[in-house]
Amino acid sequence: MTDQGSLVGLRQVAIAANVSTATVSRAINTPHLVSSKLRERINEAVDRLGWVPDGTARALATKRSHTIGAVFPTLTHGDFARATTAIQQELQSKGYTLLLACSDYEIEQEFQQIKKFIERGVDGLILVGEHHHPELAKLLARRNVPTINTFVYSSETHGTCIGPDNRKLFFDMTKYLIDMGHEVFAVVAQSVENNDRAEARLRGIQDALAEEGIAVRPQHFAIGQWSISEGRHLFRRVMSTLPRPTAVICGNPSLAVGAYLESIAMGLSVPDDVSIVGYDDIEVMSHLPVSLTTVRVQSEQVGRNAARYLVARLEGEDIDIPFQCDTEIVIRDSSGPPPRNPASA
Amino acid sequence: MTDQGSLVGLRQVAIAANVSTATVSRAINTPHLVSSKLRERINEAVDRLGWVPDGTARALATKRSHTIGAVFPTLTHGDFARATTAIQQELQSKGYTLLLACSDYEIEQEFQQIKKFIERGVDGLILVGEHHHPELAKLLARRNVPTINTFVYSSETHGTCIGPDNRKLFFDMTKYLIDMGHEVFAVVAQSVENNDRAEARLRGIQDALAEEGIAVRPQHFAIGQWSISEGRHLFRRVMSTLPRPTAVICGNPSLAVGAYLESIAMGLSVPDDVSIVGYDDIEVMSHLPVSLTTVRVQSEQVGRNAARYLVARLEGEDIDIPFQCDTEIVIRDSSGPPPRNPASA
DNA sequence: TTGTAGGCGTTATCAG
DNA sequence: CTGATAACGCCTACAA
Repeated sequence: MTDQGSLVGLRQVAIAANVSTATVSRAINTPHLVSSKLRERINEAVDRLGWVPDGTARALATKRSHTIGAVFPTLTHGDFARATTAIQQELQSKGYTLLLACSDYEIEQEFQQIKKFIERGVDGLILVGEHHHPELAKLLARRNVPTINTFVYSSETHGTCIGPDNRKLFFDMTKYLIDMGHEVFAVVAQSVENNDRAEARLRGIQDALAEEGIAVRPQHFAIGQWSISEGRHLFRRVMSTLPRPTAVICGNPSLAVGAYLESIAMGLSVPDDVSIVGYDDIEVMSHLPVSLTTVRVQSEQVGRNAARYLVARLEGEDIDIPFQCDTEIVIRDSSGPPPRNPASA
Repeated sequence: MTDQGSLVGLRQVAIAANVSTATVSRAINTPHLVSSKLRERINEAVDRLGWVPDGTARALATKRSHTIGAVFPTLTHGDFARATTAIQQELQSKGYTLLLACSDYEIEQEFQQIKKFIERGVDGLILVGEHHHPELAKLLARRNVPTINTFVYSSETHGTCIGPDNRKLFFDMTKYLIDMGHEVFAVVAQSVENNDRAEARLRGIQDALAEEGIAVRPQHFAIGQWSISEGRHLFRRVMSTLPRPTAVICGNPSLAVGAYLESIAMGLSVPDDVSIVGYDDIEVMSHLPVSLTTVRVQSEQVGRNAARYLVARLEGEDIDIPFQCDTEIVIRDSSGPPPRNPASA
């Protein structure tokens, strides 16, 4: 009924302003190429008719969708949520729109999402990690879609990735604990399946330990889900083994908070009985009765720079952004020297 | 150099399979209308050439982008992050893609984002709250874009909104505290500016109190940011006034956690000295030394059903989804009767 | 069941 | 500076 066959389009505007469609198009996209007289008349017609340009038609004609796709493992983890926000803001300010999908840490799902995004005509892609579907490189090359891997950094792949040096991060953290005298380490972390970042961090711990000729004992190595309750569970488990660890390194903030809360439940004193350190500085960590030592990663920076880089490449600009992001070991109250007389029978 | 002038498109596939472009199109979109012989030949050609259909062209021709836009105030709050994930999953499974933007609780920004989305040709829109830009209704009507408002529910606007009944939620929670004997209430909440959900919750508190002929005293009414540190700050402030509140109702999980942590710092005993209740059940709440009483909102359900509803409408299906989402007052250890001899001079 | 041809709303090329 | 006109890649009556 009310469905008028011809919604207002470029043509209607042209007619209303008594100019050609080409001129309207120019008035919108390259105003400086249109006389001010016509420009005015056209603008007037545009908002009198309430014309909204059709992005799909424009995309078809220009072969640019002004759209960037991002595929994250999940959105419920603070770091990815922060990065997503930053990406969105940055893109927004440059006139781009964000397409978002989650892979659930599944490489196949990630690949499917990416394919969908390419169908949708994204101009660029933001992914997480360097480990992707084997077919991906081929696909990206053929369609020539600029892509950047986030939350990873290694000098070899400089320029196609942006993030912290995960290995070094935990290498340094471990070193810090070693320097304080710790010798018996436990690790409470999430699965490294399809997660090269977590895997790199684990390697960092092991490398640092190896330099001292020590290693994490099997009974001190606990892998599980990403959650506080899992952190409690795993902390209790590793603390119930001998020799009892004097330092527990947690692979994510939920596990760290869980470990700390369980230490309270177990009647342990942190850091006197055991040191606990985590990864990613979420707000609660600094407010707990014993504040938690952790690693701070500038997720917003990662997201913002990833977006900036992509847009710059697309616009043919040549900006210089740092690909390695700022990180910091935030030393708080949950870490200290090992107990004098450890209960390491 | 390698930039072949003609990327593989529908036409090249047609040639390769020695059929018309129409047939290829049909083989993809309505396979049952194509003889199996040709279908096979075409499929073979498709993946031999590695053809990826061009979504923008398709969108232009069909006037359907299979794209849904969502504008959230922020992504860093757990409830929205969870809803976003659910939306994305639901859309994905139905062959739709999610466009995401954040409004930062700014109504004007929300409007701009929505306009961009409409330019991009979204088939539908998911928003938060019922309070939007005055021009929005007109715009949506003209372009005929189905829209659903999330995280709100009221019987009057049934069908265009989906979420919890925010007012009732806090009405009930307050009632629960009243029934336990509390008379002096403090409220620690975020700003209600451009946030009709928070505003409704506040109204719920006030309505419940009004039934008892009481009200929140000005000095017990603390409005601030969404953060743990703000929660600590505001909690200390309201607890330093007379008469001292025996119950503190917090407007979001960060404020609640902050309030609780500050109670520890102040040497108060919860719930013996003061009851603390929050909104939205985030994991840490149930793991703190004193677990927090709060309201649980099924954000995933909100997101999933919003997406489902929109897709169903677009596909002309007629599904029946609940628009009011499940909620629950989770009573834990942080709430109890008021102290016998309150320090209310 | 398959092919032909025109159109979706813009942009871009090329004359004027 | 402005105006025709041909793409852009796919879909869809309509005809065969």
